[in-house]
Amino acid sequence: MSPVHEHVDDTGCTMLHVDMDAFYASVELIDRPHLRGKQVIVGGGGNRGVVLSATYEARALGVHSAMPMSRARRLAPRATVIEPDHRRYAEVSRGVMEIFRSITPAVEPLSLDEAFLDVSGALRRLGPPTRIAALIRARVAAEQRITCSVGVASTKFVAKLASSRCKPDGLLVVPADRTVEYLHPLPVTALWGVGDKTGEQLARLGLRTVGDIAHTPEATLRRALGEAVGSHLYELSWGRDPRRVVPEAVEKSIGAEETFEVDVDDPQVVLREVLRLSERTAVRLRSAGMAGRTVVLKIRFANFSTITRSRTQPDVTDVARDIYACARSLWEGLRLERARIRLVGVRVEGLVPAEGQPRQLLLDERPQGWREAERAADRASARFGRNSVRPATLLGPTDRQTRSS
DNA sequence: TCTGGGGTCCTGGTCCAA
DNA sequence: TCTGTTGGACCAGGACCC
Repeated sequence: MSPVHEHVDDTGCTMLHVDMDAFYASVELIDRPHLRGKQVIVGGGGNRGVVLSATYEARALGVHSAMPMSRARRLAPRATVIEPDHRRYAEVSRGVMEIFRSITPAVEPLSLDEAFLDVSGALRRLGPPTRIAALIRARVAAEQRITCSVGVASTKFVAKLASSRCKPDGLLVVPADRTVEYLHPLPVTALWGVGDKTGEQLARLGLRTVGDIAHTPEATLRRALGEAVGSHLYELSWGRDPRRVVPEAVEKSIGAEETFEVDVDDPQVVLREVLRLSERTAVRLRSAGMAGRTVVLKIRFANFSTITRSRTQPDVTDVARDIYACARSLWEGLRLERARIRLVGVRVEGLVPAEGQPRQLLLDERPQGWREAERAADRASARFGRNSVRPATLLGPTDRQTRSS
């Protein structure tokens, strides 16, 4: 099936998946046109970063996202390396999503750089799905100066698969009545939800293609992979995916985590980071208007093994002081004596809208308490910049000098 | 080679109450 | 009163996605 389809039957193919090509790298090239056609890698600095995005010229040398930067630099020693600028990516993403929403209100963003669109309500106004897909590609290129690839199909999963297989700058329609024919020769890793581990398990069962999965009894798949995954993959292998576009997805958790530049074994350093991450999480909860009951502490050790500890509290919170107190207590419960720690994370789950939630005041808590203090800090940060208000324990020596002088 | 940070979902275990 | 069952809440870990 060729990636260009001028005269295919797109009847019933109202699901579009739009995916920006090498999004972060492409955004960087908007402001640096002299780098077009060159090897460019966007990735975290420090000695422990990974590749976030790379131009196709760098990808040709084997560089791909999530690859350690050290390895990427070895593969592409002449590549230009750029520190990520998430605000800029969010800005371009907003522009792209606005284009999508001008086509149809049924837009479900999956991340900054991709979204599902159900265009069934736009057919009469804009024409068949293929024409709408072409219109989107033209508008994104003209208005945002980046390219995207669009998959057109009858289900979410097949549309997503199609967009991934016509990159970069492509358009692929998988006609509804040719879905199975299209899917079955593909490798099992093409299925949404099959990563390294599941791929290995399937290989042990002798299953290499989507067709192999389709012709395996569903009960066998469920026994081998678990009820949910087994059924899910079986259904996908026959092109069945009933999921609709959900425009307003509600967040289920908000958190922050940080990898240390070098592994840390000093509990005071770890707790300081836990405090900083609690602050970050609380700020983001408040800006989302959410509060949560369950606090999760995540620890990754030097050998990359990871543990989590969580506690569900009687009341919801969006206050850094509460989150930190809970995370600190979870940390103390671990009794880690000089363990070498690579990463810590703090996350709040069980989210509900913050307003209108009854809160039980603690015995020593005044009605106008920490929540109001932290909200005031939010307002100061909005006015004077991030970090203009921070707990004293998070101030470095230079901060203290600057602020006391 | 040496693995970020933001998430979601699933599974299996434990505890508790009906 | 004791025992077994069931189901929900919670917890921890793993796999996966971008």
